[in-house]
Amino acid sequence: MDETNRPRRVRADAERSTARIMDAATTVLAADPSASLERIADAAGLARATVHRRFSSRQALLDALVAQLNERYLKGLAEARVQTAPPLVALHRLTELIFELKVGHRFAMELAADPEGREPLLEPEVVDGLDALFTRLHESGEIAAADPAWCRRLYLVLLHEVHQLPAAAPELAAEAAEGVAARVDLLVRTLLGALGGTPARR
Amino acid sequence: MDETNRPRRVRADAERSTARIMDAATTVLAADPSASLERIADAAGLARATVHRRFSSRQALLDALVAQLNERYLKGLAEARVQTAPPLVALHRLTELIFELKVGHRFAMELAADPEGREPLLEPEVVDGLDALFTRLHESGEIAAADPAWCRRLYLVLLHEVHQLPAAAPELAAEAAEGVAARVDLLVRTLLGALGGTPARR
DNA sequence: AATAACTGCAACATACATGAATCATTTAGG
DNA sequence: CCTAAATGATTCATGTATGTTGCAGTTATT
Repeated sequence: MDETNRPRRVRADAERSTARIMDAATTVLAADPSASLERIADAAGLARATVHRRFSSRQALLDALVAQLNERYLKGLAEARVQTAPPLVALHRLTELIFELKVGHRFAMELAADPEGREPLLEPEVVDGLDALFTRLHESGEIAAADPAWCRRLYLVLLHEVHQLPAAAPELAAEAAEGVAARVDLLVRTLLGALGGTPARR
Repeated sequence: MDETNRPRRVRADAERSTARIMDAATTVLAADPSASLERIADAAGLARATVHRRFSSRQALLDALVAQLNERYLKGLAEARVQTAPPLVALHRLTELIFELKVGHRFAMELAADPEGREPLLEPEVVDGLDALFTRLHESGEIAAADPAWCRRLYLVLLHEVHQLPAAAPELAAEAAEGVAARVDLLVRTLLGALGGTPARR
């Protein structure tokens, strides 16, 4: 936030490497949560040593990924106007933003935390934002479920499932929209149905 | 199947150990899919060497767990009369049976397969049984979703989520039933809603 | 009671992931 | 163009998981 005008400090090169490593890690760890740093380095097209230079330890890399995830969720929550927009609209927008960011949910949700450390690893602010959204959905009668925690879990799970759905899946083809929009529609419809919302439908 | 009358062959002792190892593995691996064999052995109250005597390799243990999982699903499908009973009744029964068996879904669903080997690791017979159930649910108008694969994924995910739900969760307390029955009711209601079923219920 | 199987304990070998360090080479930026 | 930073390649150290083996003691089965 304050090193923008210190030319001889962090080379643009390095930042690109960092980004490439994190991207590769997101992809590789999503497929295999116990993948070695070497495989991540390969996927990033870099040497393993470089990974260690950018991230002092494996845990540091995981922490960075979690931080990035939280950042993106937080940004999505803000842009979707979760607190002020009509809750259904906010849900749509939030979902769309998250999909477009290609967030690698799964790995982070389960792995980065210590084996013992229960509870996700979403920052309290993110959790609060999501809870606010579901509380508003409940109060406006869009869903019957009153427990924000249950809604949250279901939402995150559905994000993962719909994200993983192959583009050719029948369920997506049945949607009126296409591409990301089809996934968003499917997710919202499924979520509302699961939480006891109105059948709605076309 | 043919060694029942060969007294000096497999001691009853050993079979108990095998069962204890598999039980412990199910528990431990559910909490941490990359847990070492030593931790599993400890949880089973046995020495690590014993684990190696019963299972020639870690992979062999995982395979055995997967086989056991498939066995139990298959048994559940048969007992629930998935092919003949009214589909809603079959769904209830199947869900109840699976919950009571305390199946450790998650570990198996994701871990035991090779990092590359996509697709779950349910036997085709199990998949067929589940698909038949969902097809019948669709044909009888209970659900709107027509894609059995999508139904299956949602069902398995919900099994996991509802299974993990703490007993004190508000969502469970809101159910009319109690204990396992409450979980079954919640799961069925949520699943039907998610798949576009009738709102039913109050 | 005798035999064979099972177990715990310990030592050992192997493989792999992690992390630090060095050095030569390339590359970004003033 | 010149300097400092970044990278790749290599080596080394360490820790841990895996798998094997031998032996002594225990337990099941006949």
